[in-house]
Amino acid sequence: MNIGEAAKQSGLSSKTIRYYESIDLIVPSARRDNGYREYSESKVQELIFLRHARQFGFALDECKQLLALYTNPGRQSRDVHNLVAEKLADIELRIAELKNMKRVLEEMSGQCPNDEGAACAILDNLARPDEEPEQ
Amino acid sequence: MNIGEAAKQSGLSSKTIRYYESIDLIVPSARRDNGYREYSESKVQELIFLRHARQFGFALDECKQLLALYTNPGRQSRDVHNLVAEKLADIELRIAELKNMKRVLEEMSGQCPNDEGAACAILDNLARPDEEPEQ
DNA sequence: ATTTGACTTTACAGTAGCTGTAAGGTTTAT
DNA sequence: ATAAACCTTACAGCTACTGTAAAGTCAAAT
Repeated sequence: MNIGEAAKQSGLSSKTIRYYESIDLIVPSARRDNGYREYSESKVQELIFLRHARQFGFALDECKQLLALYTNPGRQSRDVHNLVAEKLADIELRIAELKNMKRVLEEMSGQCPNDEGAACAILDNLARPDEEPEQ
Repeated sequence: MNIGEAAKQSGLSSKTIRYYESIDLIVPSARRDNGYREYSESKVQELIFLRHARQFGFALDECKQLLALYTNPGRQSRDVHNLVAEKLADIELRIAELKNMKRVLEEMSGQCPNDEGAACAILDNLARPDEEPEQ
């Protein structure tokens, strides 16, 4: 199938598929005489694989590693598990950071009059230097 | 003070400060005869303001809006409050997305043998097409 | 046979928010 | 005098794409 159909079936855009090829992530099964890219069913599966991995927050070089494991029958599931464990740690860290941002923003937000006046605790807080931890 | 000292006091790098200037976010108080940038205390406060706004997840154009409010005595605290409310909504959405990613990844992770064998539920799941919602 | 439209190709630029590097000028300390 | 530590500009590179342009190809309608 052509790239358009592969895009449709994989959920990636044609542009993204070409981009992935340009960074040596995935090549088409073949090229036709007219230069068109040709994708097999199994290549489409790999494209789907990549889309899913991206959706789970894996960076492209991590996706490359995962895909290499996927296509390698001699892989060890341990290696996959490890990559996922690292990603889970990432995600947990990001959640914690976001929760902290949320907490502080909400606190500041509650102190803001939220009216037509100029006084605003949010702006005051943003301009305030960090207090140094005294030692 | 020179850019190096302003960087030190604000917690931003000199490079970042120059970058912010290049995108018309904040200009130095003056230029010396030798071409060196000169920063006043109040400019440093604005730099700190920007660093904090960035830390709370505001994009640079949002930082620009916030800084404009900060430096405008005729502002209304309502406008600041609104910007923060939008950002809080953003943050909550991102937390929800991350939590969902975490939940599914953990589920897949639990199904992976995590051993020297090739069978791996994680890879199987990543390669599986999305099930279409039947109608 | 031709023309239209929907594909496909490549190449280059732009996005966000910086960071790195190069090549040079200035100031300060020894 | 010279070396180290500043400062300047300009350009490239990073991630993960998306947009645009110019051109070639293919299938269907006229």
